[in-house]
Amino acid sequence: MIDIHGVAESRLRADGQRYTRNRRAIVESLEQTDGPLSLPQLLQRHGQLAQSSAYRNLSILEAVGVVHRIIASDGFARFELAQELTEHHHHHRICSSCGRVEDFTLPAALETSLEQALKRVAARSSFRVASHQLDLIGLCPACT
Amino acid sequence: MIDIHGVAESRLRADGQRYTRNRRAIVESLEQTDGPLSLPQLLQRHGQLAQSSAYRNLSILEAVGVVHRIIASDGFARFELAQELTEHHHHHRICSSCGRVEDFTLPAALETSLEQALKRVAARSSFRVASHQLDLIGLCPACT
DNA sequence: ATGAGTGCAAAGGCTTTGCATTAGG
DNA sequence: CCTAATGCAAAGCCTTTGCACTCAT
Repeated sequence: MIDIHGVAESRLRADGQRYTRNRRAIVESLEQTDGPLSLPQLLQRHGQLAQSSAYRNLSILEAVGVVHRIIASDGFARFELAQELTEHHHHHRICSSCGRVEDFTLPAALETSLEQALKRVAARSSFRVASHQLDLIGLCPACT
Repeated sequence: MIDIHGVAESRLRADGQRYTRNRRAIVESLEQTDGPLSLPQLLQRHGQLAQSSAYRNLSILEAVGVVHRIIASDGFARFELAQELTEHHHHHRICSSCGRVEDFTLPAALETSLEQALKRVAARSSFRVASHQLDLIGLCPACT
């Protein structure tokens, strides 16, 4: 188990920044949810947090590699902890009706062969791969 | 080979709409490019086409299943022909620096096992899958 | 005291919408 | 003719930025 708050704090420090109450609260929210959060969802969990502070802190946390931002198919951003911190590589199931995003994982064997194939595809085109992203688009149980 | 324009026209007709010069021009541009186009890129190819008309036509073409809209990691929309019309299932390689998006395909065997695995994942969670989407994020040769 | 962090409000930038005009059938 | 389509301009909406105030060190 990784000490997420410890990592967050040291990475911010290394960048001349502080691990404030707001930032800790954001990280805690992301830590406690099993899928990425939209900004409204995040604000709901912290009535006193200003929208601009949330965006700003999320950008900073993203810059130091603690938070990962994804753009869902509805065009809005969702935020989650960097997978490197959660030690949990996963993908997203996106509801095209309500926009809800949840995590899921692939069987390890398939994930591995997928990664190898992607590496080959990238090499063939001299594209420098940083990461991959797999989304399932469809209807969640509630919207069916 | 599918008669893309024929399909586009009949689908629009079925919806009480016309296959106008603008719409045909948009479809032709998407047909002639090997990756999805952003709106500016599309307008560049049609100096006389109004931005609002482009968006409106793309939305309509999307609604009748001729065009597919993707939101890249830069948050901006890209448009491509529906894969059902091109008979060419593919994925996207996205440059995180310049935003360029290109197509690539997976080895058929891997694509198949991926699809089956996704079907299983979906079934387990009673999520109704419509499609999947796999992106490679990284740096294109020009931005390296 | 000094610079980072915060919150409010305003600005940005892509996308959508209102409305009068044009054109396809 | 009649309705869809077009283009211009204005509005929307998420996100970013400016600025003064607050807080931690």
